[in-house]
Amino acid sequence: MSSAGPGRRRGRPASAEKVAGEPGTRDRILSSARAEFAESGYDKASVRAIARGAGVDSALVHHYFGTKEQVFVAAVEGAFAPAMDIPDLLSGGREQWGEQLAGYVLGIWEDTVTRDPLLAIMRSAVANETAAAIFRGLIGRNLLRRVAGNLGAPDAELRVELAVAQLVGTALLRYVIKLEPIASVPVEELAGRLGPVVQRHLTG
Amino acid sequence: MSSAGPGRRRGRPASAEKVAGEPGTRDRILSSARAEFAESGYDKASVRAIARGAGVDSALVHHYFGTKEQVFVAAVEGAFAPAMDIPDLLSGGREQWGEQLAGYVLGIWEDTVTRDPLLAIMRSAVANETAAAIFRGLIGRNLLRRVAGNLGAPDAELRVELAVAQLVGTALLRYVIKLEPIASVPVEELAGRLGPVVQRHLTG
DNA sequence: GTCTATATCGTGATAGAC
DNA sequence: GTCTATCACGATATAGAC
Repeated sequence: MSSAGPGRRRGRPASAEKVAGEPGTRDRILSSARAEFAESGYDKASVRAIARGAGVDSALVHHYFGTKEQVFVAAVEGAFAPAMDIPDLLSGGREQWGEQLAGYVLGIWEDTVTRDPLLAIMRSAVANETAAAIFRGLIGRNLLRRVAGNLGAPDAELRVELAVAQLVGTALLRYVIKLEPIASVPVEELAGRLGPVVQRHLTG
Repeated sequence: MSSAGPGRRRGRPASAEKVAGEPGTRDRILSSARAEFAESGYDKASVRAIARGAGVDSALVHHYFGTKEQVFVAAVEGAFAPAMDIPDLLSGGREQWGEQLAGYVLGIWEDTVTRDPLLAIMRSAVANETAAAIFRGLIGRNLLRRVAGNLGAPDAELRVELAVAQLVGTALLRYVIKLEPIASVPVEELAGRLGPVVQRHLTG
């Protein structure tokens, strides 16, 4: 998981100490990888296509990240650190948690920036155990621990997961399967209907 | 989609009119295909592995069904005709529809016979458009038309799909992602919690 | 840093022997 | 009916030139 770390590294950061020149190529690869994994899922997405999308050779992708799995981890899991690290989830009163949680999840799905990593996880986790583990880790760290901890009930974790099931299922039908009419209904309409249901799961 | 149909076919069914001897080989292939598609999803599952599971050669699989996609359709979509064709869905009163629908969906997921085709569809529909179309067709034909028709509300379809989202999301976390504790909780516990929520979606 | 070339493997599908 | 042999292709990954 650690990237480099050459042990001893002190003093003035020289202009080219080890690997200096990366004029955005690495980021372009990561961006292309996110798009590919989002569209095709882990197994179907190819390193060649990722490289093509970044305008480089496939060997260069391996040069930067190693295996395809490491590309996936770098591209997808890394993108969640900022997205999931929201400070004020469940800031309001207890009776607003449902509305807040539903609105937050729908929000990151509607945002075109955070949608790609979510699609990538979703499309990959169902057929690839590594991606499934990442998925479990994301929900565990970001929702179970944080939300269930505030509930203070013996069945808190199950409550949160049933709420997550509603939200993930909605995202699946709307953004992945594209089932009508749920795929086209305004997000405010969805939020209005899901808020109370999530609330019921959490505190009902 | 039609299988054979040699036009004129009358009189006594001769012992070997066209293709007579299929001593279960075809069924063994279908069974193996269901298992493979359930475990790996459409893209990851290979015709060779399906053939191996049936104890035959991969060429024979093509001989029977044609393309891999036709194997998938035959193995998965066909298995839903009996499973989905239940006669008494929504037989009780309006206030029991939630409980009935939740119990029915959880039931076919718990049944080890019907679970494999469901897993196959689930694992395949998220990354493969053909499988997604089958998934949409299944929900559309078996749930939207039948359940929404009984609701008699202008937003009936959206109501049903939100209920389906809850149930599909639960199945995803429990049977595919295997997220704890929802993966291990008794099914009766789940049914008790999901029934009222589904009811709320439908008639709330 | 970036790419060329290649090794190695697995895939879906088909032709044709038996 | 079932299998052998093979084609054509794309995959991941690596070695090494520049």
